[in-house]
Amino acid sequence: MAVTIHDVAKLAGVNSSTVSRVINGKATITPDTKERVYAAMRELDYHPNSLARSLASGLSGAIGVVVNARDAEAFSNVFFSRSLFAIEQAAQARGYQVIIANGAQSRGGTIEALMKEHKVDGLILPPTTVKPALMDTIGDFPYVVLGTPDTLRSETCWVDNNNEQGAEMAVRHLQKQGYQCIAYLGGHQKRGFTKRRIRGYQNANSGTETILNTDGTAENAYTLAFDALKTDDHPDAFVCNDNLAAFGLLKACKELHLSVPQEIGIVAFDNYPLAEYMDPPLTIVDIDTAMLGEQSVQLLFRRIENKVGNQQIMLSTNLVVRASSERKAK
Amino acid sequence: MAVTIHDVAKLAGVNSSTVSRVINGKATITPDTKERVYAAMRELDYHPNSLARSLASGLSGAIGVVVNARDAEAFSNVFFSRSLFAIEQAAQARGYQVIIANGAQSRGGTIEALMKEHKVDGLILPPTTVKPALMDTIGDFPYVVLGTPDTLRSETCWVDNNNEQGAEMAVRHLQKQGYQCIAYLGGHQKRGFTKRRIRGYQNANSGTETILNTDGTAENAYTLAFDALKTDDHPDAFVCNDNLAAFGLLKACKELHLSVPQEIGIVAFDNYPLAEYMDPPLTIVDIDTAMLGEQSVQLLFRRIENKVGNQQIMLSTNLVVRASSERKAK
DNA sequence: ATCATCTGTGCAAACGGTTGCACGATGTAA
DNA sequence: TTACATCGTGCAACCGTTTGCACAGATGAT
Repeated sequence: MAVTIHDVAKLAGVNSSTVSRVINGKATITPDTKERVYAAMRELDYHPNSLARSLASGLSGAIGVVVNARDAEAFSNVFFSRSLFAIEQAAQARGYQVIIANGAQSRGGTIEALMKEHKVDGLILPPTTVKPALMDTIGDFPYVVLGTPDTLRSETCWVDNNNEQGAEMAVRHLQKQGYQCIAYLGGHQKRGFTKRRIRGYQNANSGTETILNTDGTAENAYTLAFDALKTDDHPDAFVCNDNLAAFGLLKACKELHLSVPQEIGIVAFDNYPLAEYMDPPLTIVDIDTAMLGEQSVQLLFRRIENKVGNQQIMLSTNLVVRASSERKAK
Repeated sequence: MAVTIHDVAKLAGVNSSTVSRVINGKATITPDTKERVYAAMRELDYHPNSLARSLASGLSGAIGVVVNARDAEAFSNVFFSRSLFAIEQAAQARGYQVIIANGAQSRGGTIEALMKEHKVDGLILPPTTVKPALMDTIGDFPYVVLGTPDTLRSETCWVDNNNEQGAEMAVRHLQKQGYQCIAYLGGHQKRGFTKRRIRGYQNANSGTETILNTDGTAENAYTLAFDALKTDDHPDAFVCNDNLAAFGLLKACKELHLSVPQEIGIVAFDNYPLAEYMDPPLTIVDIDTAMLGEQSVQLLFRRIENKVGNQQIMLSTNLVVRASSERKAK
C-alpha cells in the first residue's frame, strides 16, 4: 500500500540501505547517487515510516510531558500551558514529538508504561511525582522535573524558577516604596513552591510577620484579607501567592475604601493576562515560563544524549513594576 | 537488554505467538496456559514494546492535536487548554496517546508528516487549517475539526459549540431584563466564530445595531466602550465576545460612573476563572469545553474505526446568569 | 467406529526501516 | 609497480511484535 524504502531504492537503482543512509546523512554518498535517491523520493512522495524507524533505532522520537491535573482548571493554569508551549516549540525544533499524559501517577503505572513501552525517550515530570518509589523504577531513564521536588532535591534532575528570590525581591521592593508592615497572602502551605515563597518573604521581611494561607480561591483570599484589613494595625502591603489572591485582596480594599497603592501596596506572583488590566494594574513577580520550558527540554536532550548527569537549573524571576506598588507614582 | 515477548514465551514454555495472543486477548487460550504466561510476564516485569507493536499492527496508538498558536498567550487560552484536558482524558481512556503539534501548518508539512510517517492514527485540527489543499492531501485519513471551518463546512468533519445560538440567547436574556439598546463588543471580524456570534446577535436584536469590533485586547475594548458610552444615546447593554472585552467594558463603566447592572447590562462569552470574581460577577455564555473535547475524540475514534463518514456535531451553549445582567436583582 | 468440526498452539513470514561487515574501486605513498 | 588506506555501496541480520496458515488433539454427529 504505502511506498517504502525499497520502492525508492528500486526506482533509484540502489540498495535500500543506501536510501537509508541518504535519509540519515550519516555516511558519505556520491552526490550523483544522492541526487537520484532524492529524485526517486520526490517522485514517489516517500515518507519514512517513523514506527519502523523507531523500532530499528530504538528511539521513539518523542518526549512525554506528565501533568497532575484533577480538573480542567488545574490543567489550564497559565503556568503550565505557557511552559508547554515552549516545550513543544523546543522539541519540535529538534524533530521531537511531544506527548502529554495527565494523571499519570494515579494509576501508578502510566509513567512506567511510557518509559518501558518505549513510547518516549525522555520525560518531563511535575514535582509531585518525585517519590522514592518512582525514582527506583525510573532508574537512569532520562527525565527532568519542572519545578523543585520536595524530596530528593539534590539527587534529581530539575529546572525551576527561584521562588525564594522572587519573594525576597517583592518584599524589598515594597520596603523601598515605604511600606512597613508587609503580609503574605494566598497559597496552600503544603505546596513546595508556596513554602519557598514564604521562606523568601521571611528572609527579607523586617516587620511583623503575617502569613494568610488560603485554599487557593479568590473568594477565600477576599475573606481573609477583609478580616485582616479591618483591624487597626493592619498590614500596609501584601505579597500575593498568585493573581487570584490579589484579586480577592483588591476587592477587600475597595470595599473598605483603602486606596491602592496609597494605603495598601500589592505585589503578586504570576503574570496573568489580566494582571495589567486590573485596577490598579498589578506589580508582578514574573516567571519566565518560556525560558523554563525551553531549559527543561534542552536539559532533557542533554540527558537523552547522555552528555550530563543529573543537574539542577534555577532561573531567577523578574519584577514587573506597575501601579499597585508605586506609592510615589500617584 | 530489554525483556521481549520471546523471553516470556521461553519462561512460560510456549511460543511467542501464544504470548501475543494472551496479551491481545483476541484468541481463545486455555486458562492454564494463560495463567503461566501471566506469571512469566509478572516475573520478568515484561512490558510490550509499543513501537514493535505499532509497526506490526500498523496503528500508532496516538492521536495528534494540532494547534495554531503564534505565542504562548494564544496557546494558553482557556478554551483550548480546557478542551485539551478533555481530549487527553478521553484518549487515555481508550489507551491512546495524545501528541500536540503547534504551528503545524506554517511549514506546510507537519500535518502531512504526522499522518504519512504514521505517527498518529487520527488528527484533531483547528478550523484555520481547513483549506482545499490540506483536504486533498488528507484524503480519507481520520480527522475532526474542533470548531466550524469557514470553508468546506458541509464536507468536513467537525465538532463545535453553537455560537450563533449562544449570542441569540444572550440578547434575549438582556431583552427580558429590560435592556433596550444592545451592542456587540469585541473580537476580530475575520474570525469565524466571532462572525457567527455577531450573526446570532443580529438575529435576536430588535433595537439599534451597534457592533464594536476590537483587536482582541481589553485595552482596545475599554477605549471603544468608553467612547460609545460617552454619547447621549449610548447602548444600555453589551454582549461581549470574550472576558477581556468585558473587562475593558467594566473599566469604562466604572470611570463614567455607570452602574452595572442598573444602567448597563453585560453578558460575555467564555467562562474565565475570574469571571465570577469580577465586580459585579459576569453573566456568561458558557461553552462546554469538556464536552467539546470529548465529543471530538469520540467522533475521531468512530472515524478511525471507519464506522462513520464525515459528521458534524453542534453543541449548544449555556447561559450562566450572574449579577452583571440581573437588573431586578439589585 | 468414522468422519467432520472445532480449539489451542506453533511456525514463519511479514511490518519497514537501520547498521555491521564485506568487498570492489579508487587514491596515495613507497 | 606493489602495498595499503579510503570511499561508496550492497548484503543480510536484526529491532519486537502480529497474524495467516497448518496441524494435532478433542469433541460431536452419525
